[in-house]
Amino acid sequence: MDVFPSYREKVEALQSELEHRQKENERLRIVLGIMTRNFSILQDKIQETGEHQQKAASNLTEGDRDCHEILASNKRPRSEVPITTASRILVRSHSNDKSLIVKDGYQWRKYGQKVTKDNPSPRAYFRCSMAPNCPVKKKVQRCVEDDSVLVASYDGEHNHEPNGSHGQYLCSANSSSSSKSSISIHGPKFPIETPPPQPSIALDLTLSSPDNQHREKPCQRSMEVCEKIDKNYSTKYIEEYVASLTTDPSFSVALAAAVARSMSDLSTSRLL
DNA sequence: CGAATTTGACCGGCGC
DNA sequence: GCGCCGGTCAAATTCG
Repeated sequence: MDVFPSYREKVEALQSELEHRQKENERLRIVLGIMTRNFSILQDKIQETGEHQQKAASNLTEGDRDCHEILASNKRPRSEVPITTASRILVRSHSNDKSLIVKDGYQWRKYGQKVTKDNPSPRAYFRCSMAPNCPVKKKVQRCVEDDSVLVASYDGEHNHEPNGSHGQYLCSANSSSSSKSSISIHGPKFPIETPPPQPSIALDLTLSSPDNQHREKPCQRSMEVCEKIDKNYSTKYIEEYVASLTTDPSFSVALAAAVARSMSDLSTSRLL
Protein backbone atom coordinates (compact mmCIF):
# COMPACT_ATOMS: atom_id res chain seq x y z
CA MET A 1 0.00 0.00 0.00
CA ASP A 2 1.45 3.27 -1.13
CA VAL A 3 1.05 5.91 1.57
CA PHE A 4 2.52 8.64 -0.67
CA PRO A 5 0.60 8.35 -3.94
CA SER A 6 0.48 12.10 -4.45
CA TYR A 7 4.25 12.47 -4.03
CA ARG A 8 4.89 9.60 -6.41
CA GLU A 9 2.71 11.28 -8.99
CA LYS A 10 4.56 14.53 -8.54
CA VAL A 11 7.93 12.86 -8.97
CA GLU A 12 6.77 11.14 -12.11
CA ALA A 13 5.38 14.38 -13.45
CA LEU A 14 8.65 16.16 -12.75
CA GLN A 15 10.64 13.38 -14.41
CA SER A 16 8.41 13.63 -17.44
CA GLU A 17 8.83 17.38 -17.52
CA LEU A 18 12.60 16.99 -17.26
CA GLU A 19 12.65 14.65 -20.24
CA HIS A 20 10.55 17.09 -22.23
CA ARG A 21 12.94 19.90 -21.37
CA GLN A 22 15.98 17.88 -22.38
CA LYS A 23 14.45 17.08 -25.74
CA GLU A 24 13.47 20.73 -26.10
CA ASN A 25 17.05 21.74 -25.43
CA GLU A 26 18.37 19.40 -28.11
CA ARG A 27 15.95 20.65 -30.75
CA LEU A 28 16.58 24.26 -29.97
CA ARG A 29 20.31 23.68 -30.16
CA ILE A 30 19.71 22.55 -33.71
CA VAL A 31 17.57 25.62 -34.40
CA LEU A 32 20.36 27.82 -33.16
CA GLY A 33 22.80 26.16 -35.52
CA ILE A 34 20.46 26.60 -38.45
CA MET A 35 19.89 30.26 -37.75
CA THR A 36 23.57 30.94 -37.28
CA ARG A 37 24.43 29.17 -40.52
CA ASN A 38 21.83 31.10 -42.43
CA PHE A 39 22.95 34.34 -40.85
CA SER A 40 26.37 33.58 -42.31
CA ILE A 41 24.84 33.07 -45.74
CA LEU A 42 22.93 36.31 -45.39
CA GLN A 43 26.10 38.21 -44.58
CA ASP A 44 27.78 36.79 -47.69
CA LYS A 45 24.88 38.01 -49.80
CA ILE A 46 25.15 41.42 -48.23
CA GLN A 47 28.82 41.55 -49.16
CA GLU A 48 28.04 40.58 -52.73
CA THR A 49 25.40 43.26 -53.09
CA GLY A 50 27.41 45.85 -51.20
CA GLU A 51 29.05 47.30 -54.28
CA HIS A 52 25.68 47.93 -55.88
CA GLN A 53 24.57 49.81 -52.82
CA GLN A 54 27.57 52.11 -52.49
CA LYS A 55 26.25 54.65 -54.96
CA ALA A 56 22.83 54.66 -53.38
CA ALA A 57 24.38 54.93 -49.94
CA SER A 58 25.98 58.23 -50.85
CA ASN A 59 22.50 59.71 -51.00
CA LEU A 60 21.42 58.37 -47.61
CA THR A 61 21.47 60.13 -44.27
CA GLU A 62 24.40 59.58 -41.97
CA GLY A 63 22.35 57.25 -39.83
CA ASP A 64 21.45 55.19 -42.85
CA ARG A 65 25.10 55.05 -43.89
CA ASP A 66 26.03 53.83 -40.43
CA CYS A 67 23.74 50.85 -40.74
CA HIS A 68 24.91 50.16 -44.27
CA GLU A 69 28.54 50.41 -43.35
CA ILE A 70 28.07 48.06 -40.46
CA LEU A 71 26.55 45.31 -42.54
CA ALA A 72 28.62 45.71 -45.66
CA SER A 73 32.02 45.85 -44.02
CA ASN A 74 32.34 42.13 -43.32
CA LYS A 75 32.63 39.22 -45.62
CA ARG A 76 32.02 36.72 -42.86
CA PRO A 77 29.65 36.99 -39.96
CA ARG A 78 31.35 37.73 -36.74
CA SER A 79 29.11 37.20 -33.82
CA GLU A 80 32.10 37.18 -31.57
CA VAL A 81 32.91 40.71 -30.59
CA PRO A 82 36.58 41.41 -30.21
CA ILE A 83 36.33 45.06 -29.35
CA THR A 84 39.11 46.52 -31.42
CA THR A 85 39.88 49.88 -32.88
CA ALA A 86 36.96 51.52 -34.65
CA SER A 87 34.59 48.60 -34.45
CA ARG A 88 30.83 48.86 -34.44
CA ILE A 89 28.01 46.63 -33.36
CA LEU A 90 24.25 46.58 -33.68
CA VAL A 91 22.10 45.54 -30.75
CA ARG A 92 18.36 45.34 -30.69
CA SER A 93 16.95 46.51 -27.41
CA HIS A 94 13.50 46.05 -25.99
CA SER A 95 11.11 48.54 -27.49
CA ASN A 96 10.20 49.94 -24.08
CA ASP A 97 13.81 50.15 -22.95
CA LYS A 98 14.93 53.76 -23.28
CA SER A 99 18.40 53.20 -21.87
CA LEU A 100 21.50 53.21 -24.02
CA ILE A 101 23.07 50.18 -22.40
CA VAL A 102 24.96 47.71 -24.58
CA LYS A 103 26.07 44.67 -22.62
CA ASP A 104 29.36 43.63 -24.18
CA GLY A 105 31.12 42.05 -21.26
CA TYR A 106 33.01 45.14 -20.20
CA GLN A 107 32.16 47.72 -17.58
CA TRP A 108 31.76 51.30 -18.72
CA ARG A 109 31.46 54.71 -17.15
CA LYS A 110 29.30 57.25 -18.86
CA TYR A 111 30.94 60.66 -19.20
CA GLY A 112 28.65 62.52 -21.54
CA GLN A 113 25.54 62.64 -23.64
CA LYS A 114 24.67 64.78 -26.62
CA VAL A 115 21.87 65.19 -29.08
CA THR A 116 23.33 65.08 -32.55
CA LYS A 117 22.11 66.86 -35.62
CA ASP A 118 21.10 63.87 -37.71
CA ASN A 119 19.42 61.79 -35.01
CA PRO A 120 16.69 62.82 -32.53
CA SER A 121 17.84 60.25 -30.00
CA PRO A 122 20.78 61.28 -27.79
CA ARG A 123 24.25 59.82 -28.18
CA ALA A 124 25.86 58.52 -25.01
CA TYR A 125 29.62 58.57 -24.46
CA PHE A 126 31.25 55.86 -22.37
CA ARG A 127 34.77 55.26 -21.15
CA CYS A 128 36.07 51.89 -19.99
CA SER A 129 35.81 51.65 -16.20
CA MET A 130 39.46 50.59 -16.12
CA ALA A 131 40.50 54.02 -17.49
CA PRO A 132 43.08 55.51 -17.57
CA ASN A 133 44.76 52.08 -17.68
CA CYS A 134 42.44 51.11 -20.52
CA PRO A 135 41.93 53.78 -23.22
CA VAL A 136 38.80 52.31 -24.85
CA LYS A 137 35.79 54.54 -25.45
CA LYS A 138 32.44 53.86 -27.02
CA LYS A 139 29.47 55.80 -28.33
CA VAL A 140 25.95 54.42 -28.22
CA GLN A 141 23.01 55.84 -30.15
CA ARG A 142 19.73 54.53 -31.45
CA CYS A 143 19.42 53.89 -35.17
CA VAL A 144 17.64 56.81 -36.79
CA GLU A 145 15.34 54.51 -38.77
CA ASP A 146 14.58 51.98 -36.05
CA ASP A 147 14.88 53.25 -32.50
CA SER A 148 14.81 49.72 -31.14
CA VAL A 149 18.27 49.18 -32.66
CA LEU A 150 21.26 50.47 -30.76
CA VAL A 151 24.42 51.33 -32.68
CA ALA A 152 27.59 51.17 -30.59
CA SER A 153 30.87 52.51 -31.92
CA TYR A 154 34.09 51.45 -30.21
CA ASP A 155 37.33 53.37 -30.24
CA GLY A 156 40.46 51.64 -29.03
CA GLU A 157 41.33 48.19 -27.80
CA HIS A 158 40.87 46.73 -24.33
CA ASN A 159 44.09 45.66 -22.61
CA HIS A 160 42.28 43.48 -20.07
CA GLU A 161 39.73 40.70 -19.89
CA PRO A 162 35.97 41.38 -19.88
CA ASN A 163 34.58 41.94 -16.43
CA GLY A 164 30.86 41.75 -17.02
CA SER A 165 28.19 39.39 -18.35
CA HIS A 166 27.21 38.81 -21.95
CA GLY A 167 23.55 39.46 -21.66
CA GLN A 168 22.83 40.37 -25.25
CA TYR A 169 23.62 38.93 -28.60
CA LEU A 170 25.89 41.24 -30.48
CA CYS A 171 25.79 41.62 -34.23
CA SER A 172 29.36 42.65 -34.81
CA ALA A 173 30.82 44.61 -37.67
CA ASN A 174 34.33 45.79 -37.09
CA SER A 175 37.02 46.40 -39.61
CA SER A 176 39.02 43.25 -39.04
CA SER A 177 38.10 39.91 -40.57
CA SER A 178 37.80 36.42 -39.22
CA SER A 179 37.11 33.11 -40.87
CA LYS A 180 35.29 31.63 -37.91
CA SER A 181 31.96 32.62 -36.56
CA SER A 182 31.08 32.40 -32.94
CA ILE A 183 28.18 33.35 -30.77
CA SER A 184 27.79 34.54 -27.24
CA ILE A 185 24.62 33.79 -25.38
CA HIS A 186 24.43 33.64 -21.61
CA GLY A 187 28.04 32.70 -21.22
CA PRO A 188 31.50 32.80 -22.72
CA LYS A 189 32.01 33.01 -26.45
CA PHE A 190 32.26 29.76 -28.32
CA PRO A 191 32.81 28.90 -31.97
CA ILE A 192 29.89 27.61 -33.97
CA GLU A 193 31.81 24.52 -35.00
CA THR A 194 32.17 23.45 -31.38
CA PRO A 195 29.08 24.18 -29.36
CA PRO A 196 29.63 24.55 -25.64
CA PRO A 197 29.15 21.39 -23.63
CA GLN A 198 27.64 23.25 -20.68
CA PRO A 199 25.48 24.95 -19.83
CA SER A 200 22.85 23.85 -22.27
CA ILE A 201 20.89 26.51 -24.07
CA ALA A 202 17.18 26.62 -24.67
CA LEU A 203 15.34 29.33 -26.52
CA ASP A 204 12.11 30.19 -24.83
CA LEU A 205 10.35 30.75 -28.10
CA THR A 206 6.96 30.50 -26.49
CA LEU A 207 7.61 33.89 -25.00
CA SER A 208 7.35 35.52 -28.37
CA SER A 209 4.26 33.63 -29.38
CA PRO A 210 1.09 35.67 -29.34
CA ASP A 211 -1.02 32.65 -28.61
CA ASN A 212 -0.70 30.91 -25.31
CA GLN A 213 -2.04 27.59 -26.41
CA HIS A 214 1.44 26.20 -27.00
CA ARG A 215 2.84 27.16 -23.64
CA GLU A 216 1.78 23.91 -22.06
CA LYS A 217 3.41 21.87 -24.82
CA PRO A 218 6.94 23.17 -25.23
CA CYS A 219 8.22 20.15 -27.17
CA GLN A 220 5.46 20.30 -29.71
CA ARG A 221 5.94 24.02 -29.98
CA SER A 222 9.66 23.77 -30.58
CA MET A 223 9.19 21.16 -33.29
CA GLU A 224 6.84 23.47 -35.09
CA VAL A 225 9.28 26.33 -34.72
CA CYS A 226 12.09 24.11 -35.99
CA GLU A 227 10.19 23.33 -39.14
CA LYS A 228 9.13 26.92 -39.61
CA ILE A 229 12.61 28.35 -39.14
CA ASP A 230 14.27 25.80 -41.38
CA LYS A 231 11.70 26.53 -44.04
CA ASN A 232 11.67 30.30 -43.76
CA TYR A 233 15.40 30.68 -43.40
CA SER A 234 16.42 28.30 -46.16
CA THR A 235 19.20 29.44 -48.46
CA LYS A 236 16.77 29.93 -51.31
CA TYR A 237 14.51 32.05 -49.15
CA ILE A 238 17.38 34.25 -48.05
CA GLU A 239 18.59 34.70 -51.59
CA GLU A 240 15.14 35.79 -52.71
CA TYR A 241 14.77 38.04 -49.71
CA VAL A 242 18.09 39.78 -50.29
CA ALA A 243 17.33 40.11 -54.02
CA SER A 244 14.07 41.87 -53.21
CA LEU A 245 15.79 44.15 -50.75
CA THR A 246 18.38 45.29 -53.26
CA THR A 247 15.62 46.99 -55.25
CA ASP A 248 14.35 48.70 -52.12
CA PRO A 249 15.82 52.18 -51.50
CA SER A 250 15.64 51.56 -47.76
CA PHE A 251 17.59 48.32 -48.19
CA SER A 252 20.41 49.05 -45.78
CA VAL A 253 18.31 50.16 -42.88
CA ALA A 254 15.67 47.50 -43.32
CA LEU A 255 18.28 44.78 -43.47
CA ALA A 256 20.21 46.11 -40.53
CA ALA A 257 17.06 46.16 -38.47
CA ALA A 258 16.04 42.69 -39.62
CA VAL A 259 19.38 41.14 -38.77
CA ALA A 260 19.55 42.87 -35.41
CA ARG A 261 15.99 41.80 -34.65
CA SER A 262 16.77 38.21 -35.53
CA MET A 263 19.82 38.17 -33.33
CA SER A 264 18.03 39.87 -30.49
CA ASP A 265 15.27 37.30 -30.62
CA LEU A 266 17.92 34.69 -29.98
CA SER A 267 19.16 36.69 -27.04
CA THR A 268 15.85 36.26 -25.30
CA SER A 269 16.89 32.69 -24.65
CA ARG A 270 17.17 31.51 -21.07
CA LEU A 271 18.85 28.73 -19.21
CA LEU A 272 16.73 25.88 -17.97
C1' DC B 1 29.48 58.79 2.17
C1' DG B 2 31.74 57.22 -1.88
C1' DA B 3 30.73 55.91 -6.52
C1' DA B 4 28.20 56.54 -10.59
C1' DT B 5 25.35 59.32 -13.50
C1' DT B 6 23.47 63.59 -15.33
C1' DT B 7 23.83 67.74 -17.76
C1' DG B 8 25.21 72.39 -18.94
C1' DA B 9 29.55 74.57 -20.12
C1' DC B 10 33.56 74.51 -22.58
C1' DC B 11 36.92 73.33 -26.26
C1' DG B 12 38.71 72.35 -30.77
C1' DG B 13 38.04 71.11 -35.60
C1' DC B 14 35.91 72.28 -39.72
C1' DG B 15 33.42 74.72 -43.37
C1' DC B 16 31.97 79.03 -45.13
C1' DG C 1 36.62 85.47 -38.07
C1' DC C 2 32.40 83.32 -37.11
C1' DG C 3 29.17 79.79 -36.30
C1' DC C 4 28.13 74.97 -36.12
C1' DC C 5 28.88 70.60 -34.28
C1' DG C 6 30.91 66.59 -31.98
C1' DG C 7 33.45 65.39 -28.04
C1' DT C 8 34.95 66.15 -23.25
C1' DC C 9 34.99 68.22 -18.68
C1' DA C 10 33.38 68.88 -14.20
C1' DA C 11 30.00 70.43 -10.82
C1' DA C 12 25.64 68.91 -9.26
C1' DT C 13 22.73 65.24 -8.39
C1' DT C 14 21.37 60.55 -7.61
C1' DC C 15 22.07 56.00 -6.00
C1' DG C 16 23.45 52.04 -3.20
